[in-house]
Amino acid sequence: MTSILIIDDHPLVGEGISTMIRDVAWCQVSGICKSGLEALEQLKTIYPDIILLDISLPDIDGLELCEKIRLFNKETRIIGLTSTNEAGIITRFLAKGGNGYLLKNMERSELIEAIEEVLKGKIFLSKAANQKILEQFHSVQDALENTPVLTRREKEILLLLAEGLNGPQIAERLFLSPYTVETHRKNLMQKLNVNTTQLLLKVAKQQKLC
Amino acid sequence: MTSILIIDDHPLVGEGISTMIRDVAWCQVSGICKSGLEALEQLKTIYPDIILLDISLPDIDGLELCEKIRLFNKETRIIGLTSTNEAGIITRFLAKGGNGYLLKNMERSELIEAIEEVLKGKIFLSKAANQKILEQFHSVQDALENTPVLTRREKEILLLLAEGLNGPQIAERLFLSPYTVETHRKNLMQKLNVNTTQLLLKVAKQQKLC
DNA sequence: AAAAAAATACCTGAAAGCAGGTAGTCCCTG
DNA sequence: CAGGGACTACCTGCTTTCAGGTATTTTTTT
Repeated sequence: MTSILIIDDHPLVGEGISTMIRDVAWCQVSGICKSGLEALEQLKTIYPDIILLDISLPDIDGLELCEKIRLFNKETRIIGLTSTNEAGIITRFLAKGGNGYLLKNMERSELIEAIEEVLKGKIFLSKAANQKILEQFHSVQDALENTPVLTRREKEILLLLAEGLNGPQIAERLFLSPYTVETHRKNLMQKLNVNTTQLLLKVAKQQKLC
Repeated sequence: MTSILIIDDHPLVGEGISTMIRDVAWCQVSGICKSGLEALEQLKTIYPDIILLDISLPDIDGLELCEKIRLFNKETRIIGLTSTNEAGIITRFLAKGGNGYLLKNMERSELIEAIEEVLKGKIFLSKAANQKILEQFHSVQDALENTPVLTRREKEILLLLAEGLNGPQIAERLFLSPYTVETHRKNLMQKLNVNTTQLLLKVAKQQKLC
């Protein structure tokens, strides 16, 4: 019997998945956690065969949680769940030890297939996710090589930019020279390989850097 | 017997809601539609007591769909569903004839309560949505008075701005003079009451205008 | 202790954005 | 058919951003 742990703060999703696999004789939902912390607590005592993990939890980032689980549990297959479909996230999730990736608009059949495949040791990507990766294959280096490492200050400034502040305003807020802010922004733009602040913010959001 | 129609493209949500109300003797799910068009088609022949409507459908905007349904059906209670929680959307949804508003992270009890309340003719707002409205009460005029009515061209330009294009690039794309694009942007900024393009995009996203 | 990385600051010239106008054309509705 | 809204286009003056540097001081890492 295959046991499944669901980690998702939406009761709806928990119910939905439970229902989808209710008629599958060889597996059962062994638990539903509504937060990352709850999941980490539970996983001290139980060892599910499969974890269905919502990437966007309220308390912990899904990528981080996946990494943490892998610290003490190498066996369980972890399948990521999200509503959006970003190649950057997918590749990073797999890099953190994920075994598969499903979009929340999946069909029942896709869920079952995903479970079967990861149990066999394969990586399962939902059709849509797969396509996205192929589409963006030319920019996979952006998602992996680049993995743009931002410094503390850069993240800080990126955040303020995302809030809608402009250079001089940020300078005032952080007690810096406008020139300095400019320099940081230039470095950010270079790291993310864009040439306007707006694209910077767009790409940053896509890659969940802010 | 209360009949419920679910309009949501996520099978997961359909399954979840069905399960949540399976044990409620006095109501039943009479159908699940995965697109706005499918729903409009179905609603020619059936008259559910309640519609649970996902605000973010793939084909039609939820607000628009609600409005369209109200053109020929004044009786059915329509409850909006979203994952995000934006006061602007909520008030506009109610203005279009919606009877209530639920977040997708609702509990089963909240769903049942919502159905009961709207059947009594009341407006039901999920707790979280309610709080959001109270929090943002000082800016309700932004959400109602403003209800910024954008023209076709303005929406078009807003979209391109959101894609990261700048003025001249948009001008080239749309075969317009850069001056014209500037004018439209200025009007957009005035309508949304901001003074930089970045804030324009931020506010527009908040209010789901793009 | 030396090297590398990060943070700070400055400069110039070109490009784009912003604030404040004006004004003609087209199209729809009363 | 008059008026209003939408769309188009232009102008000036000012601010900000962008691209291309250089350079000093901290901090961190080796």
